[in-house]
Amino acid sequence: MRGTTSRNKSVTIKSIAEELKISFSTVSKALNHNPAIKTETRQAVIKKAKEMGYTPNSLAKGLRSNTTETIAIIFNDIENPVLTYVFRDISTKMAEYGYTTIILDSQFSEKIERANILTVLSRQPDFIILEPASINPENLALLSEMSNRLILQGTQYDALNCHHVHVDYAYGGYISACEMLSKGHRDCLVITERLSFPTSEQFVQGIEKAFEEYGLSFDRSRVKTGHSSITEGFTIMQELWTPAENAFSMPITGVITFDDNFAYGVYKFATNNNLNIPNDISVIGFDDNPISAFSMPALTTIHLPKEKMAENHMRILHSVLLKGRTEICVFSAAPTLVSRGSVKNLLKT
Amino acid sequence: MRGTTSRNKSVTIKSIAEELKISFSTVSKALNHNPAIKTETRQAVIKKAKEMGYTPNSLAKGLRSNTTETIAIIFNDIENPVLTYVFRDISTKMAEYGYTTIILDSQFSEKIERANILTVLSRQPDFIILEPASINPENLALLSEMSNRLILQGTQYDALNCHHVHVDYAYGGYISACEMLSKGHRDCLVITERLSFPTSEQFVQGIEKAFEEYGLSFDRSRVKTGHSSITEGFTIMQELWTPAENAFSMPITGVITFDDNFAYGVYKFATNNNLNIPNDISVIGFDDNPISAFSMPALTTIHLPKEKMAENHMRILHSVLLKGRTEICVFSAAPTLVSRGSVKNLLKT
DNA sequence: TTGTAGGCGTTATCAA
DNA sequence: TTGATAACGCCTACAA
Repeated sequence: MRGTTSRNKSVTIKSIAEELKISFSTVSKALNHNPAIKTETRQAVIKKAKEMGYTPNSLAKGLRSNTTETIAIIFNDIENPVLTYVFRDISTKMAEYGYTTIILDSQFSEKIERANILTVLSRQPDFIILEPASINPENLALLSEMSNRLILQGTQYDALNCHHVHVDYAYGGYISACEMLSKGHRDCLVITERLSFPTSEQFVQGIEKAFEEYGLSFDRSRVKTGHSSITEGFTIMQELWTPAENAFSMPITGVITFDDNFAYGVYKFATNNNLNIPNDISVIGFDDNPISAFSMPALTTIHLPKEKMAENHMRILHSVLLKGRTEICVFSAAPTLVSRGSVKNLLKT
Repeated sequence: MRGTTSRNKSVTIKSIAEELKISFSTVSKALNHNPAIKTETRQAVIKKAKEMGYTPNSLAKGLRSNTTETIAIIFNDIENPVLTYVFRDISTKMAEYGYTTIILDSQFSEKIERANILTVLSRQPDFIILEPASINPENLALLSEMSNRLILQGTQYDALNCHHVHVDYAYGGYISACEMLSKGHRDCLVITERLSFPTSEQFVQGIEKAFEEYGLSFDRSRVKTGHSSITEGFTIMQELWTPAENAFSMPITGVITFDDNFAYGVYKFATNNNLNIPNDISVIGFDDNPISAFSMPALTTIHLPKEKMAENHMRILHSVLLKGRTEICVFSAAPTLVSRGSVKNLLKT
């Protein structure tokens, strides 16, 4: 029962040809600016096409010419402002070259990711950008034929000889933890995405490295996971809190989060329990939402190089799609610390 | 020189048929669960298809069957978190029914909008959701054939007998201005999107109505326009400010904005000039970014009913695409005031 | 300079 | 139960 109502009683090159009493292949050539066509005819065709409201059928074109001018992007959590930025940048820039961008959200699920890869593939895109929900060889193998037209974002995966736009999440975790450690925080909680998400795991490894450098060992049971949102950040904190005793079930002076939303979950928790940030508890975010500069206190966070990420994607797309180059590119960009007011220096007196 | 490298050396129903030494039409039927096919054959086909890594070509399918299971969305500024939410909600929900969503950004430009409508149309979508960049009859006329498969968001346009998902921006402007007026603000500045953007114009009209009800007339020269961003909000304020005199070039006690980003531009301006919000200047936002609850001071803003908007879209999509219904629906939802701490009550002593 | 014919991968109709 | 065949709208040799 799907799709019963009809679409455009379509104007095709055939119907234009009929009107003009010429052959439809002439129309096709005229419309494609084939120089073999007399200027006069071309103009007549173009005029008639406009008159009749002709829209080329890109399905037919794609089927025939094996190029759809489509870029497919598969991200996790497209509500994340960094990803939205990257997507918008790519799609508006590539639109100028006639490319259309489709974007799907895997929501950190391997199953949804698989479905997304399959739908994307069935649409014969010229290029795919994938932020893997996990290192799932089966899912990634589906893309093996595309490897010169595939960017993996945020994850290294050597079994596929494809482009990579890497962001050093391990380094992000590292500088995030260093900010806490250098200010005397030892009892840190980590709130992050589920660890099957590669960049989340990298993030935690970066944190571990920082602890090691401080001669400390980091206890993995202090890593709590959930999906990015204020609510989940709040809930995670709340579950660790014993209101009767006005204390955490484990010592916590600082919370390292994978996402500004999680950090605001901590803010909400603090507000609800009359705790002060940073005096009672310190927090550090990740992503650097532009608004985070205005929060109370201003959120110390890790700035993701979103402009650089978008630029790196664009360099590859440009080189492959517009220049027809074939080299495989690997680009990387590092996040930076934005130190504001949500981490207290415990060492000062 | 575009698209020189090749894609999948594609597995098609034809190649499966060859392997199995049966006709390709049998393969097609088997894959589509046509009951005329013997279970045995069907299973063999499915097995072989999986083995060979078959991906159906949706271009061919769409060309043949005149239904692409594609929903096209054209928004302005898809970085706006409300729109991102709506888009994500629609796309993930419709993905469960096999639909793919493509989204384009018109960036408030009629020209880009036109290009977007044309690309979208060429892809033969089953449904289009459009937030018009302006009331441009020429652009909208392009969609006349789609009217039963078209939602206009945020704008009423009666020349097209299509679905509408309306948000009462005029009411939003009205309650926004009322919040200012009821707290004694008379000298208000308005920062909004360019007025050719229909919802921005509605917003301003709502503000005017509120002023009228207070027996005041609203001076349109107090409306400043730009594109939503912290930077533009900041710049607009800065241009009105004379640092030497430490004063505005016109009396301003409150700023009414069309977008939380603009409001944070005002925050930034205040910070830069040692002004205090709300004591020196009041601000009210629009959209209600979830993080706005944590800003300093917490931002008073207008909450857009994003869940309701998404739901209204879904009701229509569900009814038309999945149930094959033909009635035209018009849904509306109203924004609400979220009173927090960025508007000072001038009437209290 | 224009027209004819074949095919891209499907689905759908009819015959076998 | 299966197979041949004709579209869908477009592009592109090749022929005229």
